[in-house]
Amino acid sequence: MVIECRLMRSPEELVKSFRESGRKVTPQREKIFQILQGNKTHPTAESVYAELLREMPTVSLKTVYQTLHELVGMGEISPLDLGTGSARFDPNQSTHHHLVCTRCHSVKDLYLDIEDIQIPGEQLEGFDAGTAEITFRGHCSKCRTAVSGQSQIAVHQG
Amino acid sequence: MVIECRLMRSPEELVKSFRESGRKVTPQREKIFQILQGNKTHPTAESVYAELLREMPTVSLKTVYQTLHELVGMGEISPLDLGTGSARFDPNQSTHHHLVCTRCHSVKDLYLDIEDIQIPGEQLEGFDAGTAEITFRGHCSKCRTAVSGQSQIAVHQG
DNA sequence: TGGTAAACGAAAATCATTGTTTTTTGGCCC
DNA sequence: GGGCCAAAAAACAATGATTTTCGTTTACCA
Ligand SMILES: [Mn+2]
Ligand SMILES: [Mn+2]
Ligand SMILES: [Zn+2]
Ligand SMILES: [Zn+2]
Repeated sequence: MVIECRLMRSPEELVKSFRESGRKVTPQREKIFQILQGNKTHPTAESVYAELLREMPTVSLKTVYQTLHELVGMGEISPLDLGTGSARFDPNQSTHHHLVCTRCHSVKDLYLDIEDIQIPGEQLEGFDAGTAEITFRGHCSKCRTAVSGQSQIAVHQG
Repeated sequence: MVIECRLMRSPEELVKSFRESGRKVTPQREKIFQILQGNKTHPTAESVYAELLREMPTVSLKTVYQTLHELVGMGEISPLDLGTGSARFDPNQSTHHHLVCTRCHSVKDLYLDIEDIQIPGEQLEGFDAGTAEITFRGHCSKCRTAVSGQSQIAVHQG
């Protein structure tokens, strides 16, 4: 299976790209680029905001949403609705799917080789299926331990 | 391919089941059962409410949410988050997937024979994948017509 | 036919997200 | 470096979906 890896560009490249497209580069935006770079946690706007607040105590949540939307518009990150309450943002632009823990809401990337999901034509009825997202729901290893041994003291492996 | 068909029980059976489990049966609830029976539109709480209002002008949206949650808890309907804004509820309890129109937000059931989606073990890392949901996004036949012929007068096939 | 827990309706609260308004600032010209 | 101006930030009000609160009504079992 060949996986083509397509990630959000580096903060430096994004700075360049923002300037080139007439967008302005602010310290807030640069810091958001850094928070997102290589981030595999599928953060929400709120969690990006929380991290940003540690260095910029006056930043507003609106600024975070605005920058995330810019990045989505530029194709640098993808918005995800995994049914965990708030929207999540994924700097991993490779074709991939997700494992969602129904207990702790953690999200893990999953690479599947399935160009071969065939929709029976008679069910399509003219529907033009562009993309297929597969979401697996279950329990992550931490939560599996916790659930099976609920009466015990929960010991989570780091 | 063998599809096992599992639908929400009939209003009469639900009345019985509610009583048996100590829940009370009210006219509001009975009407909600009827609205859901055989409903393939994947309604939102709001759309159930709208239909209910036509016969019970004083009913409250709270009552609708409460009853829908009861039914979810009893395994009679499934909550769906398809990224269309609000939660949807599905009385079709058969294993199935969905086609979602990104333009008009209509949702169509899709029966796929894929017990064979194999998650490569090395990616699982202890994750216990219970269910797999596949969501196809694209344009329904109506919207395909509308999109491709935007400058024309839209002619929707019924 | 009561008594009582459950359900109801109305309205306020909450959560995620977006809009509006005012102030500040980045990028550019001199 | 100083000035300009549109874009962005901040502050905060508003929205839509859902939940909570609370006083009133009702289903249903004795
Ligand atoms: Mn991902
Ligand atoms: Mn369905
Ligand atoms: Zn977990
Ligand atoms: Zn459509």
